[in-house]
Amino acid sequence: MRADAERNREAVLRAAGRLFDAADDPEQVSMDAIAAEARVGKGTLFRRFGDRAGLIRALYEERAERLRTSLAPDPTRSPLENVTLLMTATLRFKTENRALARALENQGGGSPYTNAGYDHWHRQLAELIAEARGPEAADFLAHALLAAVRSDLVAHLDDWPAERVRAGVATLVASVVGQPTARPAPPDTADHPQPEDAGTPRHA
Amino acid sequence: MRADAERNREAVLRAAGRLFDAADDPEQVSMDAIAAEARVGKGTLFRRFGDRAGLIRALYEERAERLRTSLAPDPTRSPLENVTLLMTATLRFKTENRALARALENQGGGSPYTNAGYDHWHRQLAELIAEARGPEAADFLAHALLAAVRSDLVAHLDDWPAERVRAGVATLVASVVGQPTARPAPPDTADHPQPEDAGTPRHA
DNA sequence: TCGAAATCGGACCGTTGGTCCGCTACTGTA
DNA sequence: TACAGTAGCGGACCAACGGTCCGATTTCGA
Repeated sequence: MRADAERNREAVLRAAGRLFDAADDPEQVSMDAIAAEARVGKGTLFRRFGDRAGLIRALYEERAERLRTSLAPDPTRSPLENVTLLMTATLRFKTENRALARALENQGGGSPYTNAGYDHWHRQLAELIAEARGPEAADFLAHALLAAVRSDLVAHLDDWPAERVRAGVATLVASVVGQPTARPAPPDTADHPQPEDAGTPRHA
Repeated sequence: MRADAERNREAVLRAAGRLFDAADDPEQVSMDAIAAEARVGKGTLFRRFGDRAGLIRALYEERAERLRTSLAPDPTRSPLENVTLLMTATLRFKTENRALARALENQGGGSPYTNAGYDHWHRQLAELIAEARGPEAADFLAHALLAAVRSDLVAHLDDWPAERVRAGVATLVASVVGQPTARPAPPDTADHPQPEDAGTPRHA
């Protein structure tokens, strides 16, 4: 990659980041505006990132990388704790990157579900859920958890105190993943044996 | 309202309905196309419905009305049953009106949450949830349940057998709203006495 | 230093949602 | 039934957007 190419790529990403962060509605941020902010021709944007969705994805991935690496499930913690950690971090990320996340989820080429990142989180959650309450509906429940922190919902709850949203997520997680104790849960899982009617396998 | 106006209004709604039903991606359905299909000038569309979002909303409301009236909570059933019924019906509705629902949720003027219909379902769910497990996080949990049947998620799970999705929703509902019995729950309500202690409501 | 190749940039294009206004045809009245 | 007043029509028109293209420019190995 030629030097000017790399330089421009960086300039574009930073410019886009600035504009999305400043915008309320991601649709306000046009490709022309990004090009102008980056002091670069529009052709450069499209050559590098393919299309609008590609640029958004690239920027999002860049920011989400830190998250992903810091959130590998910790085997010394219970599934409930791991899921809570993961969901809380995601919630925070979505809050801090509102416009960008909305751009990714609502336009990034149709659905949020075609993005590379989604599969990663979904798989991780599904595994933890399966570990906690059996594989029964783990796949769907993982989707449901992720849906509960979709960026436009988070945006919609903007006027709630942050703590209230966080508590809501925690309650949801507790309900779905393990036996409730609405708060962060003591490390021992043996606490509330799960109802055992047939058909619902459980962890050892 | 003049006769021709009413006639055209109807023609537009029917045309739009046909086109959305036939489309995979709602963005494929342009206002020009709707006008042409309805054999009406584009001006007529915008005069009657304001903008694209308005037309979509009008069409959606029309179709959702049947749902709404048929889904008043039945006081002889438990909250769990009522919520399950409501969610299952919503799921089915979203499946049958995929493109239209996606149009409403992803573009209808930003977020799904600004639409009149949303509040209705949310309030109803929140009430039932509060009844079943206390008011604690009922509001958020209602949002979460609705998020789990968002049209693009439903579309994403298109290749799952319908029954698997339905079962997933049922499991989610059971986890969130009451004490699990992963399946449709027996008709007697004595089963789930309501939490009466203030503060940290839990099932008995 | 030089030349080929990679990269750039902005004029350009097609499509879209939305507006405008001269014309049409309904409807209440006599 | 004829008429006038007006609500309503329709499609030419506009601005803005995502995306393309190609002549000009820059980079960099030799």
